[in-house]
Amino acid sequence: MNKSPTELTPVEDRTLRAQVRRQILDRVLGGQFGPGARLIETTLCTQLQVSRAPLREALRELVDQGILVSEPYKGFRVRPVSERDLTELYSMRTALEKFAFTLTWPRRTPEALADLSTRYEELMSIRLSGDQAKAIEREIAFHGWVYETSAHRLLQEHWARLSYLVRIYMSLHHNLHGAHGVFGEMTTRYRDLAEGESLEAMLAHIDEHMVQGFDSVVRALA
Amino acid sequence: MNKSPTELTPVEDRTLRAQVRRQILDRVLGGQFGPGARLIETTLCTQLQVSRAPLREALRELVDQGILVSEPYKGFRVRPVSERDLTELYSMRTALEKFAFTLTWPRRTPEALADLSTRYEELMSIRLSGDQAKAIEREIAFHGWVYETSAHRLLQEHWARLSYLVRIYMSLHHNLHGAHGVFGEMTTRYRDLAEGESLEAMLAHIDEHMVQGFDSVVRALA
DNA sequence: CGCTCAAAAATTGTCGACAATCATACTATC
DNA sequence: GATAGTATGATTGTCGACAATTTTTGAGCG
Repeated sequence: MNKSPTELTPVEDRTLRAQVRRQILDRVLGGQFGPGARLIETTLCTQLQVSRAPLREALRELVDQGILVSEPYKGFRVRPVSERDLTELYSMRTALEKFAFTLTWPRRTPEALADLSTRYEELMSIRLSGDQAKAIEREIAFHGWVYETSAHRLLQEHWARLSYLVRIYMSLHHNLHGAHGVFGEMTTRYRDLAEGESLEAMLAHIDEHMVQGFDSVVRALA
Repeated sequence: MNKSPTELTPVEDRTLRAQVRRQILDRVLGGQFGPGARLIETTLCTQLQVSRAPLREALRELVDQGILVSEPYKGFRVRPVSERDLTELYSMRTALEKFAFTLTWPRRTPEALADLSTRYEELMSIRLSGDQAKAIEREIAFHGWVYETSAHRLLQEHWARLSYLVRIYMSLHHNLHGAHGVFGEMTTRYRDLAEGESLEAMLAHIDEHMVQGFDSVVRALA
């Protein structure tokens, strides 16, 4: 899946709207804009040096992605988070990821498995380095493997939405404590099972994996 | 769940944006704007008598809901549909609805089951009347019961997105043929199982139910 | 006829200003 | 002192015009 360095990649963020969206998204995922924080349009406009039209459209796109919420004449806020939200997020992830694995199971070509190993190695190496922002990205990329391999576009769309919420919780977790939600042994076992022969064992592990990740985050937020 | 007639309900569509969104949505779900159809902003503006700012924001909200797609400098289109999309939609529905039922199973109070019966009756009565637009709404409302009863807000959000696509396919199906995708006996069995004691039988039936609905729509579109 | 290129038209992206609404502080009245 | 009402400021909603990009048109040439 990774492109080689020399390969040309399409220019991204061609519109101001896209650039604005990226910057706001980075701030939210980075924790500068915490859950519930209100976003004042005029303030953002002066900071970003754009007019309100592209800004507002960018904010609406982020609402679509579940990052922000908006109310007429009240403005935009970063999506508030609660323990209930977290519970729902993890149970939803569990359901979707089990579905994804049943689809992916017969599609695990040698190339696909090599791709998974690459993501695993990249995740493990960055965890040692301490760059938390990158670590979160790779955590998402690691778990994204099964969705991409499933070749189910609609499922990928729904995972994309969930993954943003996961990012928010992870960065929140990190800003409160230094460490990570899921431990190395769990991740290793996840990969080993994904390469193995028993789909049932994999599905059972996902339940475990999620519960552990959930507990870890809840404990950190409490 | 239904409000009594005298009960006050919040004023809706306070902004032009909301009104525009509703009108476009109705046109898409009604089939006037078919899948893949391009939406020209200036044309819509003159028809709706609004400026482009609220129109564009409304369109972006519809993109968020999965009704439209957009590309920079290329504009908005109604989400194209293919047989693959339909396959994905039904498999996704199956996965989510099974998840929803496992959550709902211990929450089936007498009130909840009465609510389901009401929706069932309303669906059956409207099917005879021939009002197809309402029939689709009630079909969605009938299937929405399990999501609402699950008390899982995130799951409800994802169902909401899926339900719009289901509506599109149903109206497409109706515009090509007169009849409906799912037959009465299937719906009756669905309700009976939902009131019964075996969760496993319910889950198995969902697979069947979806496959039949899928086949029916595919055959109609082919 | 088919292709390349350039000009024109159509369409989307962005801007700055004004109108409508909400939030706050203050006054008046009981 | 508490409460209703009012004025003020802050913020979001909407508009019309202009800039940037894409699509269409058509002339020129092999």
